[in-house]
Amino acid sequence: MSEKTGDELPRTLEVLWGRRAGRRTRGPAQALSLDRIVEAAIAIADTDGLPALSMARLAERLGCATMSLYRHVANKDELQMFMMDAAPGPPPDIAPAPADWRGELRRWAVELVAVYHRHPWILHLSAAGPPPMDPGQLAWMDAGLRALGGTPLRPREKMSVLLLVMHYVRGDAHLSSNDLRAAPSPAREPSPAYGALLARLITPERFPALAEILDAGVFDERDGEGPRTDPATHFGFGLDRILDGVETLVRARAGA
Amino acid sequence: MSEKTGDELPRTLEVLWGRRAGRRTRGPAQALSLDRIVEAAIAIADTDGLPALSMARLAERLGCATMSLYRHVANKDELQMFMMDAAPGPPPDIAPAPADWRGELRRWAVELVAVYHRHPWILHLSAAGPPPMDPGQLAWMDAGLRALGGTPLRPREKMSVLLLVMHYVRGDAHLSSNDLRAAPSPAREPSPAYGALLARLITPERFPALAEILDAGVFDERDGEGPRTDPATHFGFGLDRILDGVETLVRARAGA
DNA sequence: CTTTGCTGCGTACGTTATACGCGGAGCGTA
DNA sequence: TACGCTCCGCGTATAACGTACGCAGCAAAG
Repeated sequence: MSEKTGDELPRTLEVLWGRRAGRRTRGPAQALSLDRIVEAAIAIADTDGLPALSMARLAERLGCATMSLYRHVANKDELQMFMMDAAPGPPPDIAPAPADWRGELRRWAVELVAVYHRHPWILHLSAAGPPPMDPGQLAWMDAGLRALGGTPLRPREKMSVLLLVMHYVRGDAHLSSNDLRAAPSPAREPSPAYGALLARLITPERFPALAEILDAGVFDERDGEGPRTDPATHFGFGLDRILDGVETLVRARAGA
Repeated sequence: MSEKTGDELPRTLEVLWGRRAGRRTRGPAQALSLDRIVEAAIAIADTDGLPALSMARLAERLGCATMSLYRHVANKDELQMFMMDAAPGPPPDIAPAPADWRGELRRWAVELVAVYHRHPWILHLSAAGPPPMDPGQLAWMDAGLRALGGTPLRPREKMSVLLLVMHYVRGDAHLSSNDLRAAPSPAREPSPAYGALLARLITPERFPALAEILDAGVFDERDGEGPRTDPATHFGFGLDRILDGVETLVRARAGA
């Protein structure tokens, strides 16, 4: 409709990247705006969980009719892409090629896990959709890559390292968001503390290694209360292992 | 109803762990069985994707009425837990304390990624539910922990290392399952190869680090065709970084 | 034989996303 | 000033979904 240049972007991306802004002059002033819709949707997902986010509930919260939303959003999938773009906020400021790449990458990871902690639903959404193509998430990737800017790694390796850290952050955030609270789960049991349940199911004959872990009380610990920067937490420990492995390669490259 | 010992397990877990087997004597021989249901559900999710798995479709495939399923399965969530228990199959055989912990852990990771490749829907399901409590998934965790059995790591550290590897495997499997095929996505565009799309959106001024990666052609590569054991793939590279980091700690512990 | 408990299943309901089309509001132009 | 075009908000309707409820029949227990 708009342009027939042959290589038109999907509508969603055009909106996401700002080409599509103001050109509504004809009709009545719009009472709804895309920003208000996305903001409200994020608020619902934050407080009541992702399953509670329906178009009807969203409209109710905004004081409009359900179908009014579809004037600003093509469908629910598109709305969710907008949510994922807006929710993370700006990434930490990282210099293009910092001397302390390890410290900067660590800082980036810690702030990213905080994002997932604030908006756990991002994990569920990005688990279902295509790889990120919105400026919000790409800005985070760019910041993470900047931390590696000064290292002698090849571009492909930088990307692999960043994905490695991202995967770990996401995995840990997912686990801890399910551990600490039984929030977004409808009609879940009072949850007798994972470890206690496992203790009643696992027999040393069948799962010897797990039984050993359980006996050591690993699952009883209430991890995640202290700051996640702490290397003593599960998260900090794993992150340091990753950084150690990357540092090994960086040093080998720098020495050669 | 059955037992009032005070500490009764959730029904789902009782079925999952085998306590609940045969005690149907009264009625007619059951034409449906839990195993058949779960098997058919897995088949649907494998071929047509998770969104295509509805109770109605499942019943149609089994040649029974929709509501008949509920005689064997409490609800859809429970069915999905059964699916996640059955789909992975048995983990690789790993000795209790292998000398080559690194090789064994690597083998475990490679086989696990193959599981996720075969059943991509496991990623979506486990992203929504509680931490795994079924014997199927716990057997995998036990096998992974066995690989670390001979190392001087503390129990808590073993668990952290295993989670680290699991998170990475899941993350990579998720990415590659979305990359290679546009399968479970309804009405997705022909997908002009992620990298090509990014190239039209990313400007070096706004995303300098990403632009550099893109210029290097990192996203153009058709990764994932070769065997995932290959250290040259994204997956193999990241996995080796992890193992390097763990090895650093193992050596430090052994030397001290 | 009667009773009891389990099977499969038909019906019905509430919730979901969303296709379609109407009425009205305001700006551009005549 | 008046017309018309365009865009907004919304009411209605539909198809698919998960599943609560209760009935009919069959087989073993009494």
